[in-house]
Amino acid sequence: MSDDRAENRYDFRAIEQKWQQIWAESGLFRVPDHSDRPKFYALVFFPYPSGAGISIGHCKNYIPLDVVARFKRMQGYNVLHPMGWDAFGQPAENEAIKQGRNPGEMVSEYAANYKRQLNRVGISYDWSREINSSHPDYYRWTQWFFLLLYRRGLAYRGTAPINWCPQCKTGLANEEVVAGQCWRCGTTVEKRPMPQWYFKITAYAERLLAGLDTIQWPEGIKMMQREWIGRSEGAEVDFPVAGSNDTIRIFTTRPDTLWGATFMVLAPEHPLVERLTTPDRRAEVTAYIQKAQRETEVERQATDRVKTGVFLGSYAINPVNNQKIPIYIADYVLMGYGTGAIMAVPAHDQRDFEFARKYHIPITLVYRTDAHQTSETLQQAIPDQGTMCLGPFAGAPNTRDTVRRVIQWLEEQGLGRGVVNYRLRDWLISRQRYWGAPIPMIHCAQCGIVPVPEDQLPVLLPPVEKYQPTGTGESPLAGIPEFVHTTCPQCGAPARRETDTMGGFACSSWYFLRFADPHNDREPFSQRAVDYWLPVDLYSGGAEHAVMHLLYARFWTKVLYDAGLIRFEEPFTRLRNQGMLLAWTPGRRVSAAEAGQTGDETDAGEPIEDWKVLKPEERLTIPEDQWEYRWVKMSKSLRNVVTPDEMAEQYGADSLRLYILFAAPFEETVLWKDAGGVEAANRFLNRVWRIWHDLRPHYRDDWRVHLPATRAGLNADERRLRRKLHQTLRKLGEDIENFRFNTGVAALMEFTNELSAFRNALASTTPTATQQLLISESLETLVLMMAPVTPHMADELWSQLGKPGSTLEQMWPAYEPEAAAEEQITIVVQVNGKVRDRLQVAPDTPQEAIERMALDCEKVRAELNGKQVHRIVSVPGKLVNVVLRESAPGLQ
RNA sequence: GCCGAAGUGGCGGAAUGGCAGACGCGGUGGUCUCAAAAACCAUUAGGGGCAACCCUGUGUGGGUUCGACUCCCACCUUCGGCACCA
Repeated sequence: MSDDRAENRYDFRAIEQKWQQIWAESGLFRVPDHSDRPKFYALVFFPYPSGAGISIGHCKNYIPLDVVARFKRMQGYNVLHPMGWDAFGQPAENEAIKQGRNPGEMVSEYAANYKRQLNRVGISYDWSREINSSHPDYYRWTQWFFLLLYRRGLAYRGTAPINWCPQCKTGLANEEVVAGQCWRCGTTVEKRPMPQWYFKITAYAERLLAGLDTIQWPEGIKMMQREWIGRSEGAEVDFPVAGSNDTIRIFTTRPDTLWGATFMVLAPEHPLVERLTTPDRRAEVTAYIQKAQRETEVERQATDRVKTGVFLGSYAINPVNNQKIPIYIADYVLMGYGTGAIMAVPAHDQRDFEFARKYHIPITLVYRTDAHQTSETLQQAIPDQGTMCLGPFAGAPNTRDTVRRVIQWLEEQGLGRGVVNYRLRDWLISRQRYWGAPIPMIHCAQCGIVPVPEDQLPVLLPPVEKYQPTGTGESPLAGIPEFVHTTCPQCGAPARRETDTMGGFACSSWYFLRFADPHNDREPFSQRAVDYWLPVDLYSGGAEHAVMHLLYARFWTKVLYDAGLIRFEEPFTRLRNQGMLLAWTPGRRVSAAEAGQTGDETDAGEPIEDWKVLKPEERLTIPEDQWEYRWVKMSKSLRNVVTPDEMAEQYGADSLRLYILFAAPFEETVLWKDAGGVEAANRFLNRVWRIWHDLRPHYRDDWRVHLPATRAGLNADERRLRRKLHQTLRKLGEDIENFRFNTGVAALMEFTNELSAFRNALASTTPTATQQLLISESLETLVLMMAPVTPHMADELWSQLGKPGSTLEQMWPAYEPEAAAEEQITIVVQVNGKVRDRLQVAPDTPQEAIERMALDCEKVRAELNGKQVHRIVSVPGKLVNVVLRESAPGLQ
């Protein structure tokens, strides 16, 4: 039936180019600020635009969200689907330094390339709302928010020792230290004291925890945030130091074991260490502190190493029994958690137990699991069993309730108080870097720290020749006199500007608000715009941002809520994480020694354990049978990137979109070996194209008027086609809604198969009037169903039906439940749980009739022989299970 | 070590207590063609049988149930996250 006329060829290149141009020229994706339609805000994590451009890995997130955005728009929502650039930060700066270029210029160029690529796959972003976090008209407001936090007492300067990366020559947040190493460059992190700006996120710990119960996020992400916040209930108790006025405050989750505290341990960095060290112990203590400082985080955090520590020479008094107990320092106690000091209860804490055994410190049992148990026979600590055997609570069980009673008792006695402690630490916002938003603060000799007045914002990043880190730990901005020298806004005296810039997470903590009102130059956003668009209804990105970005953004949102700027407390109502895309990558085994070397920076990829990606020259010199392939993430440095451009060129953007959706569930990791899947998608689209054009001559524009009258007269095949059509319409809609794109696409394929069979059955006969109406309904509905998924082809076919405009402006068709209903259902007949037969019945067949038919069918009768029916289990609409039992002996 | 997710044909995957393998890839056979490609049709978990059919089968071993890929217990493997948190 097909012919070779030009219009019958699926020329995806011409079609995609044509429609992308029409969409751009007509402003199809521009979203009105206000509308009578309900709003829907669909957002993807805004990317840092790198020179490598986007790979099909990025598409794994952007394409599905575009499908949802388009679908929602067809459902009648006013959809905000924006995109922008997370342009500040160390990667951009490092790249700029390497290339000797201006980072701003570079980022703009890279962003333009991203934009081109995203347009090439037909993503429906409203580019009129594009934002760039490194533009002054954006970071002006980032600075404005800094001042807001400062005014509310949530930005402060701290001087605690910070993580120092000697490679990046910059401080790192605790969150940015991965396994003791810089998360960017992998260099081992050192400690160095430096005055820093912090945001007091810990003040919001409880609300950040509580808010998690109100949002639709993956449970795994919520759990990670809960763990990160790390709430634990316990008590603070003061231990007086023997023969001194000093007291040591400790935090414990187990105040009920106070009676078993036989020593104390301070972190080596604890401020009291100096004073509590007796002269005879000083040499050893100093040596230990130095050793602990030299140790990397990695070494200190190894859980399985032998506990070490040093006695300070001083004693503390256990407040519950006035026992004199020795004070130690040990590196397993961390200054950053609790109070940096612990009471040690060897009988009930395994770490304390190991320490006590090693240094021959007495062990006192507070709980006993049997009456004869002694501390001498103890093999390991008893954390959560037994009955208390001393003190005023003797006889109490080892439970949370006992802990609570003891806390109450401590408060009554004035010995301690119940407290809630969090693992969460304040957010280090300072960066000693050039490429970030300058912190809008001024240091005045007279007035101290003074905020830059709002009307003087933005504090502009000065153009600069050299933005290499100074190496002294100060920002490159410190080397620019024109920037540093200013006058105090309060007293007018000469003053110095703060030279630290803000870390990138500041920019990304509010960008979702700016999209609502991106060009506002009087305020960060208008109340009206944010009230209409926010919160984000659907947010999607990689799970690697599970904690940091998503926690910081939630924190800012709560602060803005408290400041009365917005009316919601959680920024992202629904969150989804897309799976990774891994590429099958050739490499070679390397020796442990070679893998351990850092190597030169231009090396093809970081070593992954004992394996390295092949460099281009190695691909020529090493024979292929010695290549060892592995699945690794697509990245430019690994030389395994496949770009959407090349896929679009070869198979079409619609084919790529279809493939990404169909390959695997959204959350799953996809393994990329070759373009076979995209090719298959292209084949499917060709098939649709062909079938559709074969039937196109029978299309009647007036089918909606005439179809209802013919419904009663349809034959079985005709009803079958309609049924499949409306079932597909239903399933595809549900699947897009629930992020089950792969089965949604499968449904489209099933319908296509059905339509193909219908076409084949027509053979060369002319369809009846009724059949023409059915064909018309199918052709038009199919185009609309494909619109969110393969928008270029859908718009082309739409125009070939003689209709104006874009499918995006059409309503998503409602399915007819009666048409989608099954006429016959299959009832499975089981005997003892094994399938023996199937019955075709009308859906409304009474249950008794079905059971009678089941018992009556030949297969069941054959099994019945010599047995009796014990029971019949019926599941309406699904199955009948006949449970047989051997006849009782003697009856046979 | 702890927490989480997952394990199904040759491959990607479908089915969340009720027909295991939808849909697609790959394979096989056929139609069309001088031939090939494309397309179309049929077939495709494994084993047995001429056949109708029968048996086995969702990482391994147990359990619950009329019935288990699905729920429970133990273990194995893979991936992700966290790691002395007092």
